[in-house]
Amino acid sequence: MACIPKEAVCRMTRLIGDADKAECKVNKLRTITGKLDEKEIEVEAEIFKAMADPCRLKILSLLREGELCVCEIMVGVDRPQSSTSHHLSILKDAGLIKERKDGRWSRYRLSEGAVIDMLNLVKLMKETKV
Amino acid sequence: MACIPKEAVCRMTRLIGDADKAECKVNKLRTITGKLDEKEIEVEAEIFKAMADPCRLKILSLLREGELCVCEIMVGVDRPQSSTSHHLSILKDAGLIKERKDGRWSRYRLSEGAVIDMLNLVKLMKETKV
DNA sequence: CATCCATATTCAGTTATTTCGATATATAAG
DNA sequence: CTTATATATCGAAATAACTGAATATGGATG
Repeated sequence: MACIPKEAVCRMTRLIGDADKAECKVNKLRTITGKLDEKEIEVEAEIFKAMADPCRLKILSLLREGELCVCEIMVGVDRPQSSTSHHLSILKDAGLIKERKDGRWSRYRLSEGAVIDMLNLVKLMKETKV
Repeated sequence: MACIPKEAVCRMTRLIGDADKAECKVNKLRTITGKLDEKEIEVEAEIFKAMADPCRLKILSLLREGELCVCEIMVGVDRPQSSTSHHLSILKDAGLIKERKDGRWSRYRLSEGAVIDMLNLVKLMKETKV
């Protein structure tokens, strides 16, 4: 775990009043984040990042209807081919969609698993947002 | 709905063979994305964007333990005050956390609702990612 | 009202992302 | 082997996001 800077303990002491309790509090906070694996958090951030773009959300909506090739998707989202292809590779790298090569076509579909749950959840969050 | 460019129909015709079927297919694809409200998609993207940063994911993990003030959070994530404050405002704007002013302190907590579900879901997706 | 302190905001520098045209790759067909 | 087509990749410009120091704000306290 990273070392705990004196300044943090100092600040926490002002806040709490008691130096021992302050150090204890700092330790507790650092324990929570210390337990988190940096690599795993990066992967989670990558998944959210992949979904954090309007064009990519539209692509995911299209794919809810079933498997589509790139040129169908580019027509669906009304973007040029290179741009569409780029977004698809981001979604694929994040594990949200799967590719199937079929002659000169690349056909994409949603990954099995929680992608759809995720899309439904965010709709819910959007609606309950104050 | 946006007009359907001839080029798209043309491309689809090459793909399908039949011009009428092609136009029908283009229409179908455009209908899916056409039904999506641009503003709503932006909001969904904003929510995902707020979660798409390692530091903010750590903050959300900290807040799972309960309400914390900014200086506790900055100690927890080991970031300077301005940076921590900035991340908190992004999370707040996206509706993921709530603020409670308490004298000179600002105390933050997770919003009620689907935030925790979302964090659990992404862990699941990470694990099933090939 | 002067001071202290927690937090927010501003600013400038850096880095990451998005976009789209141009080019490359690869498969199919003639 | 040449041509056409579907997709991927490259490159450069524009935009957006992150970072941390400095400054501003605003409540609490003397």
